[in-house]
Amino acid sequence: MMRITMEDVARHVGVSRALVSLAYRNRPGVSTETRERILHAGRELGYVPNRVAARLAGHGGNTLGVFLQDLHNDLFADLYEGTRAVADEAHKHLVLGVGALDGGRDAEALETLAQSRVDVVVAFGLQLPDTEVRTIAERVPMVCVLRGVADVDSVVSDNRHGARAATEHLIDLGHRRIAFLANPPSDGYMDRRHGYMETIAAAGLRPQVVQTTYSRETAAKDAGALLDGADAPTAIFAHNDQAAMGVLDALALRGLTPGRDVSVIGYDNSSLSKAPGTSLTTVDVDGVALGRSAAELALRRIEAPGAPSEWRTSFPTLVVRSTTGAPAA
Amino acid sequence: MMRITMEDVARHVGVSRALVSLAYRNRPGVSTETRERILHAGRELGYVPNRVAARLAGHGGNTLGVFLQDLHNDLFADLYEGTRAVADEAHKHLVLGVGALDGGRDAEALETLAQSRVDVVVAFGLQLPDTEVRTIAERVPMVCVLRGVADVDSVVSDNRHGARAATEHLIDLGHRRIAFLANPPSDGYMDRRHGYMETIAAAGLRPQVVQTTYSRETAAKDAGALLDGADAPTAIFAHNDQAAMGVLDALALRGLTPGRDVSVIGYDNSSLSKAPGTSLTTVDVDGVALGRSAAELALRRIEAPGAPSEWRTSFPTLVVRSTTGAPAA
DNA sequence: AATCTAGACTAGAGCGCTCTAGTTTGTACA
DNA sequence: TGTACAAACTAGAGCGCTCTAGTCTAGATT
Repeated sequence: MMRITMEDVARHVGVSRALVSLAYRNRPGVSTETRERILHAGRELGYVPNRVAARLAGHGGNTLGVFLQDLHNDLFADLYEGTRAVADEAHKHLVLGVGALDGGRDAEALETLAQSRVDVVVAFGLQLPDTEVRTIAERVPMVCVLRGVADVDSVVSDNRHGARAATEHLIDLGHRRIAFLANPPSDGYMDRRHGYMETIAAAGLRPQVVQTTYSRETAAKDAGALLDGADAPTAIFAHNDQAAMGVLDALALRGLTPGRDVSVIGYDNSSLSKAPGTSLTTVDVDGVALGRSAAELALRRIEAPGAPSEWRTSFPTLVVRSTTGAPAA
Repeated sequence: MMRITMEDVARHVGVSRALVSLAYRNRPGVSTETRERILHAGRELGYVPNRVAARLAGHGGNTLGVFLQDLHNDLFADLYEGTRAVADEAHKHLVLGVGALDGGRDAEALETLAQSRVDVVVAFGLQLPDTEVRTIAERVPMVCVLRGVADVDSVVSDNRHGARAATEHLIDLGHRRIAFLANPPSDGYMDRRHGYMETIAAAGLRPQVVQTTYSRETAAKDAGALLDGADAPTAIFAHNDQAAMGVLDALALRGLTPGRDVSVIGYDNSSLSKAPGTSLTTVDVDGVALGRSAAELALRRIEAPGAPSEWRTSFPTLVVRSTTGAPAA
């Protein structure tokens, strides 16, 4: 079956191919009447514009590539939502690429986006090393989100700020022994730890940092050791919600009530934290806003390809739920 | 800055454009030595193949479109994972389109995929009316997942089977008064209800169906009414996990313990059901397997465009966690 | 009446590839 | 020595569109 092309429509109406193109793209230079006739004929013939051909023939400037690190993570859905809203307003098309949890597909997905000739790539949560990111950014303009990369447009959330807000909240409630359940330092993300450390120091308190992993089980074990130890903390700030869940598990195991016996704060405001019977106090990163911001940078980059790179920082907010309260008397 | 094209690489090496094409696609007909020289020159010149041009020039047959109804729903991530695994093995490219929770973008996203000239569209969780789906399926081959459409390749999960398994589990535990918290009938999904009804009838029990919505709050209210009423059920089977959460809320409000005082089962095995302090017994749909199955149908459709449509049904399994147990004495 | 101009429309040159239908080359066989 | 044949390679015709640089009307301006 022969595909209907623009040529067919043009011939059918008795105009040139170029005019059909203008009509379909709603561009000026076509009389209203002719436009009607063209669109009508198109519908009649069952014409479907070929976007691939359009992309090849056009001069670009209207396609954003979007890289999503992990489809399982709700935060990326929010990020995407924000980016899409802005892209829609600007009438840009989106082309998606998806990574894998372990980061093993990042390079491949990015390569595909580059080969797809998108004008700029918005990358949510890349796990690639900085040097590799920079190499790719030389070929196709990039906006890195969550993970900032020097000399590359970036939109990040101020983790230090979030950690400070969480720690201050606990101090304000009257806690004096506040522990931080930290992420592995190998991942390079130290900001949450720093935020905790400086706030504790500023309050003249003693820091208590225990290193854990991303797994809920490990976090439960590490939190348990803390709780059973001498001088047990009255509040625990976990590096993310997953770890905070582990802390809650540890509390439950000991018959302790979160928010009353021990206060717990997580980080991310993931769907976990909103589950029933949990209602975790946490730090919210506002993915939609980050996504919007990233898209704006991307559009700017299309306008001005040579402009110096820009970093944007957004400030997360504390979401107080029921796992924090004044320390037990 | 001029883009480097295949032509440039060819000229640089002193061969024809066609040979460069073959070399880059790892096709036979190029001597090992020449291939090396071509790839080396390409690297040196900074050549990046243009996928858009390739798609236009090629005869197709290697691109799957994937439509994801909702990025926020974990199930779709699983479905995608399954499809991607199969597509990778078959060396097919994926082009993504994303809908919106309310279904308002389904048509648009599908249209984009059609215009992108994918060979077949794998649609996860379409909300479009059957007639519209069929119209689109005439233009581009489709595989519908979760939602089956007559005369269109479909992969569905047997909701009736799942509901039967859930209900039987409760009966086996000794429950006699088992209520079903049903979804609104307006959405057309009646299979879970049917599964419940027929199992209850087969056991000679009296069905008790209460209609609720998708919201957790409504479900809590409706479950509460059930629990407070005369002849309150000892077990409640909710049409999905979200609603089951509402049931748990209602129990908590009344000081009842799920699994001991009242048994609760959800449906979907969503991340909600695995949250701490919840551990909901539920029905697991195995999204990865569905995704694989859908991709296989898609590949088959590319091979044999004219073949009669095929429906595949997968059977969900019951995941017993801690919200179900023998009825209180 | 001659000139200008804006709007409507067209011709045709690409965009960067893949594919078909060759041509050339080296080697094996009779 | 001539014929056969596979492997290596090439020429050039598209794929379906967008864009540039026009042409051709009418009506407005002098």
